[in-house]
Amino acid sequence: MAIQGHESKLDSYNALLNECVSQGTVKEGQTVHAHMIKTCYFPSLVYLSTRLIVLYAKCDCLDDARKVLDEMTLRNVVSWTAMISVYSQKGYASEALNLFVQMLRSGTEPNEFTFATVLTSCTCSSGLELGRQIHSFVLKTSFESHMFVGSSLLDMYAKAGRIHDARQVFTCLPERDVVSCTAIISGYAQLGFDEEALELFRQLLREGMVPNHVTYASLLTALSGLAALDLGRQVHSHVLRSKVPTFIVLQNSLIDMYSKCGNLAYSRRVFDSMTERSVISWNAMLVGYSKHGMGREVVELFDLMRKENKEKPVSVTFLAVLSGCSHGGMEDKGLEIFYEMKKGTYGAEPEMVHYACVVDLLGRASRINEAFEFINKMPFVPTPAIWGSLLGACRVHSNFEIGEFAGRQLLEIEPENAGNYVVLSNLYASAGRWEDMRTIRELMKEKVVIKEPGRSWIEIDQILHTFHASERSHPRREEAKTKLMELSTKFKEAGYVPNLSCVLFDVDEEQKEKILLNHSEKLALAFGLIATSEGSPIRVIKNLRICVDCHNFAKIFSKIYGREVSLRDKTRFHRIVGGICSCGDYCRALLPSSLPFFSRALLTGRAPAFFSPKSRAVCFSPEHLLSLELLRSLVAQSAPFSVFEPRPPLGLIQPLGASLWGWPGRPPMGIENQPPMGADYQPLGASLWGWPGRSPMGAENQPQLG
DNA sequence: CAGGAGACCT
Repeated sequence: MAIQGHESKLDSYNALLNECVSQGTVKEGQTVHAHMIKTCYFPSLVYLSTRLIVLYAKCDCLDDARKVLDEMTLRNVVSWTAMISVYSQKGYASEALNLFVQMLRSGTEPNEFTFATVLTSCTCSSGLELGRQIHSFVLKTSFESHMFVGSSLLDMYAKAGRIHDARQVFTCLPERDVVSCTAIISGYAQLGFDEEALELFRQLLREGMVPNHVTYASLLTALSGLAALDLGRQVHSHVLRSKVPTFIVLQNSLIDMYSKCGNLAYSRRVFDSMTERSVISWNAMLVGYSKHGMGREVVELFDLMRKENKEKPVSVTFLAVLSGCSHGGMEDKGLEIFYEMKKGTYGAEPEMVHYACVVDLLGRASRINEAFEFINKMPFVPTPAIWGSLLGACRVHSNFEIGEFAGRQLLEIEPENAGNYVVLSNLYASAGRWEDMRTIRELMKEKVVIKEPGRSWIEIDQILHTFHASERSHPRREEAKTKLMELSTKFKEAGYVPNLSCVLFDVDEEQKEKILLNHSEKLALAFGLIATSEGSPIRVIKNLRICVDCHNFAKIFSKIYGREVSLRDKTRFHRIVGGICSCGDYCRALLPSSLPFFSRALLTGRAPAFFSPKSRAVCFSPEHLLSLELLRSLVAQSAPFSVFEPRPPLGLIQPLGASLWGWPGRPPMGIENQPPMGADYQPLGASLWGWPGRSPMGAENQPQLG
């Protein structure tokens, strides 16, 4: 009788706790907890205690949850794993890892649940090393083919930039589901391998993957990177017509996709149609306006956000607002918001990035001395971005003294960035200090590492045409080049003067001009002119920042041919109409816009290599296979790098033909929500699936692991 | 009783 009563009491506790967990009520949970303390010796009852841990975690009482674990007289894998999971989910990575170690020391063997959980905490700075150790451990326990463990593992590698290791784990999985497929697709997308992400999505779809809203969100990330509007609309259509419920995450990525494809009207439509919004929805919309240089809209939307008062602005919100004010000519408003922030009006402290925005804002407004003072009074050590911003402003507004100071700071802390040398040497040249200019150029040859080759693309009739300074693969490249020569002559007559200071190399002027004309966005523009009908707008996407010379070129182009030019570069949109650009001509970076693939070889006489900071990948050009030795030494020196085969030639990508879901380019919204397809809509769609006859994921393209 | 993927920003 007594025993039975005891058991039924435990059952009631269990039921009560379950109820509290599902309702998320701490108070009642605490009452149950207190009752348990009084009536039974529960710390030895593992599952009841574990329920308590979950309850407290759900109510954000992490310390209480931990206290329950610490006071347990008997613990098993489940209770340890529950607590580790609490820490990982709330973002306390080091606590999670410490607890994992503590668990091992206590002699408890981890199981597949533990591994799947703890690996999600290995994404911090020292995470890869730990993750590797855990991977070895996983191999010993032969959980590596477990789907959940495998997904965590591959995600861990992808987040550390080791996409090939991630791919290897994925390939070895005996079974796959949406989550593991999404993890690998999003791995590619997040590292900027957008075409690869797309190709993989398509391949997995053929193999029977049933995507869910997370998969589509990841796919949209890749499409945003490519500015593939038409495909983005296909995804939107598909989502609306299929039974995928509307998730905020997915709507947020739609807002972002439309804005990065140049179609803010659609972004706003999605934003307005949402019944519920998260901070990220607001951020995505604000960032969109900011990148398009629409300062007034940024401020208006920010005011609306504060009026609604549902979502608190966070760090990224202020980043968007401040840079929007800077790019959109609302300097005073930006400063006002920054100082309100400092006063604590919004409950968010300004961080380094916000200070950087203010420096940019002051520099843009020609308030150089003020910007310099601002930097000196900052509570942070200035970053390269801050000095770079100031140096750029000094170049534009010809302030030699402060510019030289900023430049010297930069060369010290960021010696591998070519742009710094170029801007500083230009500053010396404009002050007539030729000796200093030469010294800087010499210095550059020793230290510079070229980062990423430039490329530009333009979509015409659903075909994506890519131009690349050192690539010869586009079938109409010669035609485009001939047209470009013609434009150059014509524009010079109209007053265009090539800005030779945009060239890195120490060659004669004629050579410099040639190099400038080789910049990929000029080729894309020239091609746009011959391949589109008269008067239609031309949209070009560029993976780096546009240089001053190409910017001037595009302005004259728009004026002479009466074409609207929309150019998305690394940081923002330039909308050029009648020779006037929406950016207000503030090109503080006098960077060469398109560094040829082999420029490092030209500069240093050494093998060409670049690494992409985003993906931490080293890449080599196929024409220069002699670089293998250097490759090995680079890899040996720097553990966290992946080695890549170069991307396949992207000269011309064929259209999709029958599109993914069989409705090519159908309007993404139902008739009733259909925005007008009038003058504002120009398909930018890029049919990017695959390169003819070649899969980027083929075995021949897989690098050797280990 | 515990577990894997995701949107904004660098």
